[in-house]
Amino acid sequence: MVKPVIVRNLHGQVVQELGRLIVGGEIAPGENLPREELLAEHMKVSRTALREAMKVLSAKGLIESRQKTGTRVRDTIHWNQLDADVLAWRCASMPTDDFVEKLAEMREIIEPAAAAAAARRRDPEQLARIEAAYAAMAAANDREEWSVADLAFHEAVLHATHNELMISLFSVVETALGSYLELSARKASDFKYSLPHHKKVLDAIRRRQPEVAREAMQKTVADSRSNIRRHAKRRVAAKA
Amino acid sequence: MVKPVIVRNLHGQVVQELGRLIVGGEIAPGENLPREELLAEHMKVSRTALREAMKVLSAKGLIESRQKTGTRVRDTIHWNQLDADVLAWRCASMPTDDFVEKLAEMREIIEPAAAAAAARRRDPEQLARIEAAYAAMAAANDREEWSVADLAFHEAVLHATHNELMISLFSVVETALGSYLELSARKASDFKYSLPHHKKVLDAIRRRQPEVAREAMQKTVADSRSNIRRHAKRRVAAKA
DNA sequence: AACTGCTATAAAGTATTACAAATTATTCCG
DNA sequence: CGGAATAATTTGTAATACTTTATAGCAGTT
Repeated sequence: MVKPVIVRNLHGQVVQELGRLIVGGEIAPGENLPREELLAEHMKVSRTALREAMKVLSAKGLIESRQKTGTRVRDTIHWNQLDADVLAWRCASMPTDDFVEKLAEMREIIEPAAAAAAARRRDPEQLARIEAAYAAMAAANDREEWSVADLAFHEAVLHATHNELMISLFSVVETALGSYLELSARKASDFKYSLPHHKKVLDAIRRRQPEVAREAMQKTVADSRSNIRRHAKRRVAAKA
Repeated sequence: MVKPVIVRNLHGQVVQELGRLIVGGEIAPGENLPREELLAEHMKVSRTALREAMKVLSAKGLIESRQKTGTRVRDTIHWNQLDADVLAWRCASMPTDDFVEKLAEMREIIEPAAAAAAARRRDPEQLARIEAAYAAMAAANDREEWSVADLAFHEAVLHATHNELMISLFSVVETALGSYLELSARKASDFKYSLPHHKKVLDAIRRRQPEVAREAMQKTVADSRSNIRRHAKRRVAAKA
């Protein structure tokens, strides 16, 4: 349920497999991968398929191949941390709350700023989309419906910024947070508790009040974050 | 001088070439690339090298290959806008001030937040690094030296956040802004004019005052941005 | 006559194999 | 200690067979 990463290509499967291994830390930075030939044989694919996969991983900054030296895992500072795949692999392998905190921090930085920008630059069409999402939230009958509408709301706000870099960043972070966000509603009974927060954001954007929008959104995500954190703690407690 | 993207691999060159074409808009989204065979022949490389390149572009979300249909350029919403290469290609092909504004906006969002986080979480080592960078700024003798130290300062602040996602985002945005930032110093004579701003940031981080650090950094980047904007205007005027 | 659904075909990407070339760490010799 | 030979490993090319699937054509039904 985290990510139905369906890849039909052979090389795509290899990318996933190796990516997970590397990001998961099973092959540490600085360490060398086996020779192309051996690795290909070991993974039951042709060398070509393996090489195509390695080119992709290398584009993501995970590995570096040099002749004679072999292919080695690069240090984490070179990784494309904002790549959707890399993030997904981290989520899959590193369920440490530490990482979730970092994601949540990013969200808490982006979203208020985005709300402010949206209030400044929204056009009628974007506003309509935000309003529609809000209406859907208000009309939601269960947590599932609410989650979908909630995501649509935040997405619509981001789109209203007209800054595709921000949109891209949001979508990456939001996807990675994915499953955790679903849990940010407290209980099944009062999943709509944050509706008033969203209303304030909507109103501020409608009235073109950047600072008000920023603050309202700030409250909204901070609240959501504390829920995530609480949930994470509970999860850790349950694990122990 | 924007980016000395030196690629020794053949497929890397193909990636650059095709990437530039696509991001530059010469091959529009929805449009199909020529068949692998023809394209390979046209670019004077083997089909294998071309395919390796296409896998990379496909990982960046630029293209999508399906059997029988061929390879087509995907819609821009699917592009990995935060990929360093994609950003570089946009910078190379789209010197519109519009895009620079978007980058600057991102910077203005990240850096103050980063300064606040740094004030909260810095450890002695990080602080020392920031102080060293500040010292280098103060000691700079010309614009070149100052630019290097300036970048090091901001980098050090980002590292003090201990959030690699933020670091990654910063480095991507900063690299893309690259040449524009160099110009953010007003004239050769008073390139140090923003030193006091930086001092305030440093002090706030040293004293662990997140809000003070945020505000100081906010002023710093806003100032830098207005210089960039002024510069951009002049450039446009010169072009006309 | 027009629409629906199956089937055959061929076009395009996918995958494997084999081999030649380039690069460079290491070794060995002067 | 330095430079040249060597050997290991990735890079690049090419030829070939496989797989998927869009499309056209045919048949059958309404």
